[in-house]
Amino acid sequence: MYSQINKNISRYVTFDANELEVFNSLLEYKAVPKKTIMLQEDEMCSFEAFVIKGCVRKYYIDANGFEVILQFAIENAWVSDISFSIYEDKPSRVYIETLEDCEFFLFSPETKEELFTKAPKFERAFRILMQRSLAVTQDRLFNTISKSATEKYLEFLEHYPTLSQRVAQHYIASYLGISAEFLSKVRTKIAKL
Amino acid sequence: MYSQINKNISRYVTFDANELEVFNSLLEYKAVPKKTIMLQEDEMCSFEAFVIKGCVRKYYIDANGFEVILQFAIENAWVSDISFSIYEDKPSRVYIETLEDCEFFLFSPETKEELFTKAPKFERAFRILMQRSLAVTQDRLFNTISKSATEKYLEFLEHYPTLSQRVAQHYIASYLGISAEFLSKVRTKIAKL
DNA sequence: CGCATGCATTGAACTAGGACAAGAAATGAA
DNA sequence: TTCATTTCTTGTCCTAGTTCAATGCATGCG
Repeated sequence: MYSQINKNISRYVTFDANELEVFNSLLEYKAVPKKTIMLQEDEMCSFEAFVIKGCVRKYYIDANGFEVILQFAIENAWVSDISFSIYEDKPSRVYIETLEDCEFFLFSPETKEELFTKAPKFERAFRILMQRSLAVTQDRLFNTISKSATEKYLEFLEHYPTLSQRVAQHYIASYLGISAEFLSKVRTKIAKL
Repeated sequence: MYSQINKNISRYVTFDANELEVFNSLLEYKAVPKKTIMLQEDEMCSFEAFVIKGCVRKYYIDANGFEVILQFAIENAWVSDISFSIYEDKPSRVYIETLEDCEFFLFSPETKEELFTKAPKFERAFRILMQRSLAVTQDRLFNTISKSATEKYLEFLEHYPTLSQRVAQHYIASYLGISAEFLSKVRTKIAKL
């Protein structure tokens, strides 16, 4: 049950059995059916979620009512609205929705603090996870600015080979920052090669 | 001399005099003249820099040789290539260049580790800084995808009021993900209102 | 089973922004 | 001060991607 998340958290920092036990004891398990909105704009994001199974999307809604998908999180990924923090008391701008039936391990801000108090080395592990997310997001920003729709789509397929089978195409379009219609045209053009 | 950086690092975590002294003793001061490239593609990024004074840009170069500016860092901001880490041995894809005469405090990976060993609470401060950067980058990604050139430029002016005076316009264009010529047209259109 | 809703495709008309080129203005070095 | 280099502006033409239908396809639900 805990091996997945323990492997994930131990990727850059080594923990002993005792530390992992503390870690596991603070996790809250939760199953959530597909198409459930776990976080809405203006709510406080009260969790940090590790995906054991399933797929979720995290998105903003822009001034014209359009959704922009910031992240797909599948097995072994973390999701939450990090712009929320207990340090700044701002409500969230993001939505988090399950796209499939999901299972999670959840941290609340409180249990996370408890973890850091009981086993400070986790501070380090989460710092490095944060750093990895930042690197990924910066790469994505670079791609969004500098690449054509076709290039972005091909790179998406390479990077997330299973995801194009699992989620609707208009979600992928929204993630790539192009219209659903144009993605369809890109795909037929690619298929003809 | 140290008050700026001490204020910055204490923003979300409180340190005692002793901890700050350890922190300060590990900082390396460095002045760098304008137009100096501090980091190039394929080099290892061996520093994390706090800007005491001046302005730098951090950018990628895309497949067609175009620069894409990821970040302007001015007084009290941090710059480095975080995709580099001592945990993954990958060379950098980014360039960091001073746009003005600059003064920095630098950490090398080694002194940063030394800091964490001597005063583990800094692990927390850097985790939160990382979290803030991620939130900013995600917002920027959202803007890049969902807003028009005009909207992005106006928001830039609001967000970085001094920067438009300090850096060349084609750099701002590159940051916004639009061509320098089009930014010029946007500006004349705005001026006519 | 049939129906309704959501999803993907295709086409036609449109537009935001890009590429290129040429000139004006500003900056800076000798 | 002059010349050179870089930066900014403006115009013309061009294209990648959008918007708005319309149509066919799935898929889930009573």
